[in-house]
Amino acid sequence: MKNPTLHDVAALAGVSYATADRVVNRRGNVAEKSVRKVNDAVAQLGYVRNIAAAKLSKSRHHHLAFVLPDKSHDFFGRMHDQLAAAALHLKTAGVVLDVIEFEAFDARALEQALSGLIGKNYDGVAFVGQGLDKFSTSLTALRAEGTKIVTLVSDVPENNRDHYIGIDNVKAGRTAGRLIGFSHGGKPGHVVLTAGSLDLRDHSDRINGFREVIEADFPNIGISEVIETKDQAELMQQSLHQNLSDASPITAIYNAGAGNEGLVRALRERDPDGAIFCIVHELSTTVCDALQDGFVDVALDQRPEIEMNRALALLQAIADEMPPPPSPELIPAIYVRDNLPTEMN
Amino acid sequence: MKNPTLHDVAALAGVSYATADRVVNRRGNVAEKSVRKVNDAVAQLGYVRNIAAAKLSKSRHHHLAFVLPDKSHDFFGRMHDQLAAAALHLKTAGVVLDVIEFEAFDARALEQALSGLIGKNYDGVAFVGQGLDKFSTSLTALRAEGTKIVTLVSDVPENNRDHYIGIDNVKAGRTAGRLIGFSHGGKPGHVVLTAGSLDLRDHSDRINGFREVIEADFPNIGISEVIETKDQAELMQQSLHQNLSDASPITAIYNAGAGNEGLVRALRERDPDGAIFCIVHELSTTVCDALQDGFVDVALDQRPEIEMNRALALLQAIADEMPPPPSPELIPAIYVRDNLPTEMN
DNA sequence: AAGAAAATGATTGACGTATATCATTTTTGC
DNA sequence: GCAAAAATGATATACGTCAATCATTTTCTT
Repeated sequence: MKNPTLHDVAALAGVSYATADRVVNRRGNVAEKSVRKVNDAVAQLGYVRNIAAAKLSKSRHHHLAFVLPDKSHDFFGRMHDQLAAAALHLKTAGVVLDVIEFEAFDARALEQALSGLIGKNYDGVAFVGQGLDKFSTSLTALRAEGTKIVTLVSDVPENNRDHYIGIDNVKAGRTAGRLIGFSHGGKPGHVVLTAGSLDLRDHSDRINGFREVIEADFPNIGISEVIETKDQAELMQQSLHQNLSDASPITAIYNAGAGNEGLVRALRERDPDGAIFCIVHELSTTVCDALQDGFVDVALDQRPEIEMNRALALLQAIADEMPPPPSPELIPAIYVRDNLPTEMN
Repeated sequence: MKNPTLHDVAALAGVSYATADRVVNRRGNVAEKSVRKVNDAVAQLGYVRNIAAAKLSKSRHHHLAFVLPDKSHDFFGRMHDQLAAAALHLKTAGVVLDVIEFEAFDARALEQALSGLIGKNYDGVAFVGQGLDKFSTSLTALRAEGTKIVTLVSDVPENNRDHYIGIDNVKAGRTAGRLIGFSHGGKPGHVVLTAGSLDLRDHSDRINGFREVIEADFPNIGISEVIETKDQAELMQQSLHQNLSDASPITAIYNAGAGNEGLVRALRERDPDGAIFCIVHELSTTVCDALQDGFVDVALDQRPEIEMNRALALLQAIADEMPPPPSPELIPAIYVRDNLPTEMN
């Protein structure tokens, strides 16, 4: 019933504990024959090392860093909150977690924050890859030290990180397109598209996915040029005010960016009966209220809490030299006014 | 940098290790004064016991059982698969997991399976509470032994279990209602409602939620009587064939139950151009295909994989005498044809 | 076959907690 | 103030792995 130990393996293989240890921990200087004997014994017994014992022995404090944008947005605030909530569990698991903030949307600040981690011998670093599209020397240096890199929410080129944890933004955009298509019930319409910046990979992916679906399956729905708002409320509000007063009847809005305060304000003024079908990203309190009041109809949400949990579990597994835990694909939650989380009421 | 040990606590409190141990492990026979000193030291140092060491010391193999319906449905199959995927991680964590199957939808079989666990000293048991609405003696006996009980997917009365892991089915039904409402774009319509059985709590909750929304916010959409299909393909197919040939123009279908094979077959014959807006539960391969072919428009999915992970993490935490890990609320995934998981293609 | 190199065996001490034993001190009741 | 009871201290072992040391054996080289 109890799991076999390395002693059991050694005994079965007919070698000493030391040799078994040399094999399973790849210390080298072992004859081919012994390697085979040990591996056979491992397979036969189904030996897996006892992580608790390994951790204890190494008295290893996994050292992780999360580099996150400051709480300028509700969304980033939720990330910070989730880390705080996990603090106790991390501590008992012997994980030391440093959280470093940088100014949101500032790729230079991010690069600087990352460079500050070099030489500190972190086991793993997770960060929001916002805008860090280009080659990053800090990242390369960190990886050269053996630090594992996980990107969150917004990816960097694949060859510069170990894992990406976030949604597929093309899919998200396609989903938004499908829902807006549905909402027209076969009738023609015209959609206003907004985004923070098309230079941000996640925003542009969403826009592209959205366009694909509308153009392919809902040909009688028109699409406006994308309004870039830098995720700033004022800019968004002004742009929309202009658009919504046009003669052309707007039937829907899709904001592929974050920051919906300006959008909601504009809608509350210009669309008081909520006739326009509106889809946005990320469930802030603003959006929650707007959903309940009928100004926003659907919110796609990344659920950063889950992403943080995933990142933590993944980095711990890697540090333990375990395969990543089985994790079903992340897809954005789709909120309407009827399935809002009870915590947010 | 490194975490304080119980020795550190004892030293700071000015008591022996033995006394500190007596306090933190509640062994009793300690003077009030010492208790206070130790607790103060714990607080001051932020001591939390090292779980790895504790586990090792106790050489404790958490003993868990999952009692699941057999793989009669895709949905239950996914549950089994996820447990299999987690096997390695469980093993390294010293968790012994027994999976017991019972005949799906048979409350007696479930009760019997549960009674078989009595006296085996399980730390935790998770099961699909299907139909086990009434007072269950096995459950009471298990809990009396100290076994922690988690219900999955379908709950039992609150006072008979420790946790429920599953979605809020009223919310799910409301969400379906909202989406069907959206899909009519203001036009009138008529919805056919189906369910496995209104005696199943989850099915009836969904129907109720659905009704609430349609009646409140979409008064010009009519709702049929609920067709009960016992989740059997034949019955579903026949009933629908009848309904879909009626003179009254059906605009939408909501199946609150599981088992969509019959539904999809009927639609493929009677609604070849996919004009009817159709929402179902659980993403089987049948549903996946139907989404891609346009016969089904939306699938609400519980993501049993995530539920299994949650259940495992929760039961382990409880067995370690830890608070439950921070877990964002479970809400059903909403699939359209554009955000299907890549694994299922 | 001798010497060098490689492989193996035997053993040990951490790591931090749980748990137990036994001796000693302090407190309590009367 | 004395005996009984309660509390405390001191100490030891086990848990399984990791990492190290040192002695010994086997294999290779020429």
